[in-house]
Amino acid sequence: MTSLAEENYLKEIYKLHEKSGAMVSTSALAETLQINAASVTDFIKKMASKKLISYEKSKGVMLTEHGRLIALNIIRKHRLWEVWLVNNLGFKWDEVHEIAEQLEHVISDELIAQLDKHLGFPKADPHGDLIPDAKGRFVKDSSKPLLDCAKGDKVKFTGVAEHSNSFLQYLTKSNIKLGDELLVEAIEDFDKSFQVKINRKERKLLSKDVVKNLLVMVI
Amino acid sequence: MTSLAEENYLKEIYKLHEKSGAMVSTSALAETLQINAASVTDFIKKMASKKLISYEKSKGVMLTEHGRLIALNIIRKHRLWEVWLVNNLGFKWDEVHEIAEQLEHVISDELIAQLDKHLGFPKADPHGDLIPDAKGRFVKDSSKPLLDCAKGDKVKFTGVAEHSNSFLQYLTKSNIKLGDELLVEAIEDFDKSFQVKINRKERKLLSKDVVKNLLVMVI
DNA sequence: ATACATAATTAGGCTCACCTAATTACATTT
DNA sequence: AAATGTAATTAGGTGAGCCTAATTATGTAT
Repeated sequence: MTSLAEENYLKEIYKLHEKSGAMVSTSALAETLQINAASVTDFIKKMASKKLISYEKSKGVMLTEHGRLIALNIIRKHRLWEVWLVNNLGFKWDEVHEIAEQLEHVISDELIAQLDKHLGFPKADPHGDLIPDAKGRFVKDSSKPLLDCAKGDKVKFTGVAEHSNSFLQYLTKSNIKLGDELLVEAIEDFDKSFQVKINRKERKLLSKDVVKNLLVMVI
Repeated sequence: MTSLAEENYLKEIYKLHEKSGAMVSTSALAETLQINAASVTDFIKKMASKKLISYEKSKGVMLTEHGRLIALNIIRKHRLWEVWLVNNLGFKWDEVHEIAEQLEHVISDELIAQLDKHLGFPKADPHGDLIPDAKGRFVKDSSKPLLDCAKGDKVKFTGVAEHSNSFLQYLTKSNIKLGDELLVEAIEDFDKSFQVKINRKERKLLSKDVVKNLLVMVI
């Protein structure tokens, strides 16, 4: 039904819309998909005629409800596979993305149902990203960037807003893991760097670039 | 490097060659791949120019050593995934083929190495087909069709020569499983049907069509 | 309001992996 | 050796998903 290319377009449109909250531009899509903008224009016209997206010429695209459900299903599969790769096969959280990008396109509802069960119906992937259920529903997300916290706040590290390998590897190197407790001991007003205490033991200085990408939940 | 189509051609050429021992004809390939013979002729020419196969016009194709290694790698991946689907996800042996046909094309040597390890380095898939190692080597196969056995032989059921769902389901229904012990109690000369005792308990009559597709090892 | 920069679209073309219809090669039988 | 049936190949064509180059739209600065 839905081609590989269509699945990738839908997924990226979903993600870009999540970030910006607005319509997704041709150039933004072209950039993330690494495809020429002219080709993107071409392709989104075809997707619009299939009612996967709505397209306003020169303004951008949005997912239809139908397209949104397909996108969420791809994202669900991607995240379930990432959980499996990390929890069962021993991969690190910075090693699973490309493999999951391939596995997410395998078609079998039964497979995904069994995988989900096998993994114990996880609610989040190894980066803390929530996993939608088979109908595209998420559990409520009450996390926010650590940057938005105040001195004295005690929080739990639950996800990342930036998925680059360099950021993930920085966190690994710094021994900061999902689930860690963070206590905001001080915030430097000048550069918004945070001094935090991790798991009531180690003290660390985190730059603004770091704290804005750490998602946390108040304990 | 190798496209999805090329991988499928290589795999089927390998399998057809295993069956016949001879060069693989255009029409045989067209039949198993469900692709028009003219398209096959076209494609195998391209594959020959890439040195994946050797092609003699109007005579058929054979794998080069290079093509054979790629084919064996696909088969390796297919069979490892089947083991996982049955042993870890709870699928039946007649439910895994189509899913493994998709999973076999996922590209990541590291993934396959980890999967192999996770599964405990299995030597055979759920149908008893041997799994080549990462270098394309098989362990020695000493199985033969039950049809070639004589009255009084005591053997272990180790594989099937026919992979159709109807045959697999027949065996399941008849409660004949891989690893079962079979004792040949009688052979009807007229129709080559076998009377066997299964696991020293149940007695069963198996038609020639069945016994020629049951692969066994003498105990 | 005009000029300019940037974004988006149109037009035309390419490759991959398939197709159908027509032709040629091969193996058998007569 | 000729005729016949089947298998294989050639020729020409298609759609999907991409490309470049040229053109048009849009938003911002003057």
